[in-house]
Amino acid sequence: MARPSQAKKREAILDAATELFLESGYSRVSVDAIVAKVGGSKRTIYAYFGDKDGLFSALISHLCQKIVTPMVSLDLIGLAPDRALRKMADAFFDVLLAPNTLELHRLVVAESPHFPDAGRAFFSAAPSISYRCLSDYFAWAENEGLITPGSPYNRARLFLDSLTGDIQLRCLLGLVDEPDKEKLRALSDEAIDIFLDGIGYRRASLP
Amino acid sequence: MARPSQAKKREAILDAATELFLESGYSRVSVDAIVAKVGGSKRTIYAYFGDKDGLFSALISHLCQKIVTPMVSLDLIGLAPDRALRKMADAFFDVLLAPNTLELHRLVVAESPHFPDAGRAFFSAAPSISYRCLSDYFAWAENEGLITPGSPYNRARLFLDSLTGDIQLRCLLGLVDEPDKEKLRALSDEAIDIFLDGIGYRRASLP
DNA sequence: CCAGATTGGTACGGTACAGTACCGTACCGC
DNA sequence: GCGGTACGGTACTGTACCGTACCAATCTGG
Repeated sequence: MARPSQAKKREAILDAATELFLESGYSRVSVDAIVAKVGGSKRTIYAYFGDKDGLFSALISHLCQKIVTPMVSLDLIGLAPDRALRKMADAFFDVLLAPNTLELHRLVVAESPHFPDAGRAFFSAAPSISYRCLSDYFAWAENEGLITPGSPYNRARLFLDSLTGDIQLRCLLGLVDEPDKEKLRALSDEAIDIFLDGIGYRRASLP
Repeated sequence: MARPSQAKKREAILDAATELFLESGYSRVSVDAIVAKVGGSKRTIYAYFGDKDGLFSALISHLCQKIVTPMVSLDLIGLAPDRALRKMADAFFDVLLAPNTLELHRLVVAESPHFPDAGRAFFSAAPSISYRCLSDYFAWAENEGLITPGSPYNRARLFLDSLTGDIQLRCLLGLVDEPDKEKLRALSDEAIDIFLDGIGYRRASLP
């Protein structure tokens, strides 16, 4: 039934549309522009996705799955809290501030009133996975007696959110071209210090 | 030169356009729709604002000034750290999660690539003022010996960002209709507890 | 009360876009 | 090799929209 070219064509359409939508937003990209980029004809796009909305929805869920892949393989269990938070912060920044993530974020936030499913898909992908990963770690660490008792999920939220707000917003608004690696490091160092004190962990020696 | 009706007309146009843009976004609102809402003719709008872009830009800076007014009068100096953070958290949530703020946020984030000035105006208004307010307090508190030394601005960012991320994003994405006051209270309580430990303040007695 | 400017209402020009129709062509299973 | 299906290319329809033009009504300052 499925010709080998079908899946590839569908993918090619999604890729081209993704690039355009991420760059310019939903309303500013015409179906003609997508056709001009991917080649072929409008007929094909409408055959695969029904209409422009359908293409957009398919594209968003496709992207949401794709962007968080570096996050799902992260395993913190067994690490000391300072090491775990450091590793988490680094991985988190890598995903959070990647150009594709920022553009997807902007796109989903902008269109979520008209595409509620896109909002749901994005949230369960982007922040939710990170929260859960760190939350699992905190549950383990608390069980090991490394940190004081407290809601693991709330702590994960607090920690990751404290890394997110300012720098992410400035990137989203185009006020920062390329985030300075050193400043990110300084920011996460401070967040880790405060947070470790707050959850009752004293690091053994020098970091 | 200025007829008394001129300023009022301008304001009325801005108000009507604001409501429509906040609700549906820039591209989905036509100038005709604004005219239909405010009355009058397109001629008037183009006389005042030049074109649709000009109207949008004027509207954004107008809104940015308006939204943060509850924040500028906040004075924390003299309070104990736990009280100050509590007061700050309450005022911050009130502004951050107000429907108008969320819609403005969504709008500015969406359009910032095409309206860089809007991004700048929003950032200097919305988060920047709160950061500075809390930062000033931390500087004072450190000087009074109430908390351990540390960069006041970074601490302000960390604390406010830890309150922001998750709940704000869920509201932006339409996953939460009305934020639950009790849950907000619980969230800020936990953030305050952790943060007070992290900056070396032990509260005197019961909160 | 009056000249002059501003506004309201409507219509219009030009353009861009979503979605469809049509036709020729290349590729598929058989 | 052959019939059927999907694809590429282009043209087309209907619509929506930005910005302007025109004219009558209204208001302003003197």
